[in-house]
Amino acid sequence: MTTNRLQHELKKKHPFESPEQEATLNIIRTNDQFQNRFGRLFREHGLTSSQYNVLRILRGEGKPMPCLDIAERMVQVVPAMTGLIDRLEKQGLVRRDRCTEDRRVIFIELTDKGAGLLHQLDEPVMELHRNLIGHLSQTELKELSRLLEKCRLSVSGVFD
Amino acid sequence: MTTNRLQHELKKKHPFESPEQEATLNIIRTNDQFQNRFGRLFREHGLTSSQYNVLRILRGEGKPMPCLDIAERMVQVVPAMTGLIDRLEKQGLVRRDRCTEDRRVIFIELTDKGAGLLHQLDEPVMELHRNLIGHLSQTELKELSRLLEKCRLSVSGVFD
DNA sequence: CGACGATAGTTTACATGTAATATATTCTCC
DNA sequence: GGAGAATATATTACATGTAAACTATCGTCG
Repeated sequence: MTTNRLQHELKKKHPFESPEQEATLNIIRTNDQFQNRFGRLFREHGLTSSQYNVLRILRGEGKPMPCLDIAERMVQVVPAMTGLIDRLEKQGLVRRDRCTEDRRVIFIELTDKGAGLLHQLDEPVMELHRNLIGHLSQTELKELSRLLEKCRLSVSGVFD
Repeated sequence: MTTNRLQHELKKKHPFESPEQEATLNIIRTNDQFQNRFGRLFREHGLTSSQYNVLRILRGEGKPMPCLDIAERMVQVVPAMTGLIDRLEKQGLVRRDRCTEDRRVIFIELTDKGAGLLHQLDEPVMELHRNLIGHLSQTELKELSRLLEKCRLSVSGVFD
């Protein structure tokens, strides 16, 4: 009855020790494969997944944002932002603006070029989403989201 | 009715464009948070997630394995293996053995020290699994695994 | 037997994630 | 008003993932 698909993919000789372990590995492996696919798409346009993520966040906000606010919406730790913004700025996709009131704060602003690149990616990204999980029914997608959100309850509970 | 938990976590102003996008982002975010937790545990023992993964694969196989066979069971691309093995070897957790028949092949072997470290991690790892998703019922865990495996059907179909 | 293609690993260059530390500013409180 | 805590970024060191190019072997086929 059990598919054992993951076990087969990993060429594991022994079955999983627990459904918990199996589910965790399924999350990790699915994520890796999806990230690979999206990474490939973004790379064709000179971006990495993280860089695309920053641009998306800036567009969603609709106005310049401080570094920390951007970092907060990504899972990442703060220090990585500096280099990330550096490279985006070098490509002319964002601009740094030091805030005049609080000189510690640096606002990151999406440039026209950045917005244009984002727009250019909208359709391919949506299509990839459809290609990757379009074969799941709406009910399954909702159930999947529900279960994953339930998974994360433990994380926020223990730490944050 | 919809929880909107992810939307809230990401401080998104706009709702998701599609259930597909929402599910994909849920996968990515859950994975990131879980990886963070496991990464922290492994780091306490001087390992990274990838390094632990290599050791687990070697133990599961029960005998020395060529580099490529190990890489195949991870999602990673080949070149990363070299440095990974380098660092594990430097820590004395694995050993390199050049095959005498086919001198291109290099067997990676788990050392006693590596096996000991793995054994030491078994209980903490299982406990973390329980902490992270132990609050899901057995039915939910199975359904989650089923849905994630169904997600991956598209990937293997199009590419591999 | 000798060139050629395939295979196993390595090297290099670059973007990233993590931790620890440093720097510039601002805030707070006596 | 100034010392010290808190905040926003940056810097550095290291492990990793990706792509592309390189090396060493092996196999095969003429």
